[in-house]
Amino acid sequence: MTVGVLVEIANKNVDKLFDYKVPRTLEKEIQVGVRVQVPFAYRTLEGFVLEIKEDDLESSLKEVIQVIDQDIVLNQELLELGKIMAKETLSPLISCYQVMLPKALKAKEGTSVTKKYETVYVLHREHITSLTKKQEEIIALFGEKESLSRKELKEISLARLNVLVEKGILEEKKQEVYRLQYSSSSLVVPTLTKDQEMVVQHFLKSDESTFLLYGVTGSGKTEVYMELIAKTLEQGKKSIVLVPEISLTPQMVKRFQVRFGNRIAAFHSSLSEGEKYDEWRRIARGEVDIVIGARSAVFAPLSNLGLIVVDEEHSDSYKQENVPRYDARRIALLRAKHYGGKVLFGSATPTLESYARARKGRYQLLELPHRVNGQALPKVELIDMNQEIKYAKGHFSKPLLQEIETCLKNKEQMILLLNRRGYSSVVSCRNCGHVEKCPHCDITLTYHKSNQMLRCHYCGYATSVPSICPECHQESLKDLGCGTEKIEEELKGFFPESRILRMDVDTMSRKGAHERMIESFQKGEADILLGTQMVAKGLDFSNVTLVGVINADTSLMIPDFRSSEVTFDLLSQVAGRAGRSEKQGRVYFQTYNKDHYAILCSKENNYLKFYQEEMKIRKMMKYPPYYYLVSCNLACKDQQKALLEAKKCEKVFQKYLTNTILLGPAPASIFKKQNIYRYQLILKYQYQDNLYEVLGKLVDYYATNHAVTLEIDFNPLHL
DNA sequence: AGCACGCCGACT
DNA sequence: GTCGGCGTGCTC
Repeated sequence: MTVGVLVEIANKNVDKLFDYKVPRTLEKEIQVGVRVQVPFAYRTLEGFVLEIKEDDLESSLKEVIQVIDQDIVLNQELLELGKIMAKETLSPLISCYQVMLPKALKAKEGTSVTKKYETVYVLHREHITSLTKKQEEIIALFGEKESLSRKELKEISLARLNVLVEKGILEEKKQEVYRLQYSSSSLVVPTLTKDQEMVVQHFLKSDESTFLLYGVTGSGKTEVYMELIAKTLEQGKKSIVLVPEISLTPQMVKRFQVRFGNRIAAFHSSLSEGEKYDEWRRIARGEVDIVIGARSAVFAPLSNLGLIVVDEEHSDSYKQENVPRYDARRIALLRAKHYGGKVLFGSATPTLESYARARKGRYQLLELPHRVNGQALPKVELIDMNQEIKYAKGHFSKPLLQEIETCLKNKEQMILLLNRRGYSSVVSCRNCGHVEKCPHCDITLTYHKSNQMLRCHYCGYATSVPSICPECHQESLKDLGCGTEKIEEELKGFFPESRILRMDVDTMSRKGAHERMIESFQKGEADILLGTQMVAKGLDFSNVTLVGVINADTSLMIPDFRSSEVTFDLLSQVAGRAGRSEKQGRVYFQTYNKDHYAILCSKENNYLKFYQEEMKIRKMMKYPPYYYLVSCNLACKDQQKALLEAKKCEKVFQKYLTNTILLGPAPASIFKKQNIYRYQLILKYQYQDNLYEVLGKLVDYYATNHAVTLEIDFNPLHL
């Protein structure tokens, strides 16, 4: 027997099958989709068996050392899916398989995540002869049961149990257990509103396979998801629910547990590797009908998939930023197609790509235009900071301060958003304007007040704040900072008695910090929730009546073609946090661009108008969804070489991609990171049939070049 | 990826 | 004359 093995090294040079002989003794353990250990050059590696050939090829082949798994790790569907992914993203096949699996099952030497075992005692009644009183008591504990775990017998000393084991009355066994226990709670089925019911009926009657649910914030999309999943279950089919990274998972999981009990599995970042492994096995064994999780949960080993829900489908987090640069939304479509299942994308601010497809009829559009509580969407006021800045205190305009005061007086809660996308705490020289940058990454260093340090957000480089300007040698370095810390300080000055919860990357560093903070705010332990992006998304607090955005427009300034969309999404989402129960919500955006359509449309909550305005620009500028984008980065330690290679690629593109618009080469937006320079070429095209062929050849070419790397990103999030 | 092999410069 | 630089190639 001979096997074709894909080894663990994620490099294009070894992105192919290597043949190994299987010793007779291992033949019965070999299956397509198990991991094996094999000799490779001068070392041993792990890899996946992808091919079995019954005939013995040349006997000069090396032999498989051992078979790692008893059960297959990747089934046929996932193996095929990986091949499609590898083709579509031009990534090494092994990287596609690795990303599908929890650490415990990745083919990678030195991963030691193991199953958890528990000691159980099996009772053999037939061996009972004479017993002491104490022994009878122990046997009585078993009742009708055949076995009890050590835990259940923890009152009994080990010595007593051992006596019974020796007599053959009890048998000691190791039994596999799961680390996480789900209680099967009483299952609550909520009643749907008319709107929700209509959407559900539309979905069920439709023959389409892909749907876009456009529902305003607070319209109850989750109830629709749950109802559709229940219907899918009735058909004997399984579901996956994708949610954006971290923040929303625990909340969502709780709601699903209440409805579906222990037939769900959840993947979130705070699970240990052991717990992830256990969840994965529960799914693979068919003990689970519903999987909830972030991006990689789209690979959950469920078969017979009836429905994949992608909640907040506009979220950045569905696109993986490193190799393999896959898009979970695309994977959802592929997997659903394989099983004849359906995909439901949901959002209050759909991506232009999805909404355009819905309008073209490629996706069926479903709408929830009203909030469940019958409340109007909160009224949004724009505060023109060009005018108000004269009267403002710090970063706060007079009207916003007044609203905060009223809100505090009424004992209601508020969310304040610091839109930090675009800029953050920067230390610059008042005299010459000098700004401290990272020597490795060429980006501005961020000032951290807590330890008085300057820090690089990319590589972590840290340095103290220089007392004199290194450029003009004046003593004039000034904190221009507008981080959450600064805002918190200002707020404390204005409202000393208010209780403020600050939520940003710094306060979120510890696991579970985010969840604890949300819980604390929910309980009313604070009046003000102040934070960056993360306070805008999906949170549902009934006592929040005021939402304030300190600087609505900083995200408009980021040099990216999606900056308007990002701004519109963020503002719409954060406005939706107000007035979620009986009390009417109020929202204030402080802005210097009160006439910008992204700001205006979010104020009016007019998605359609925003869509139309933005589409005009995308069309004019030849951006998605009118054109596809590919970003090609050439990275090298040597700046000259990086540029030279980028120019070589440009030549190739000019020659072969005759239907494609070519931009660059230009220094990438992160020009220097960890001492590596990057030049970027951008491809824009509508139809280019030899694209994969040409790019694939380049990838192969650069695979043999150790000094220069070519990084390709299809449909990149940022340019 | 990680290492051997091999071909050119500057050193005891 | 050698030591070591890193460009090139190979791993069943």
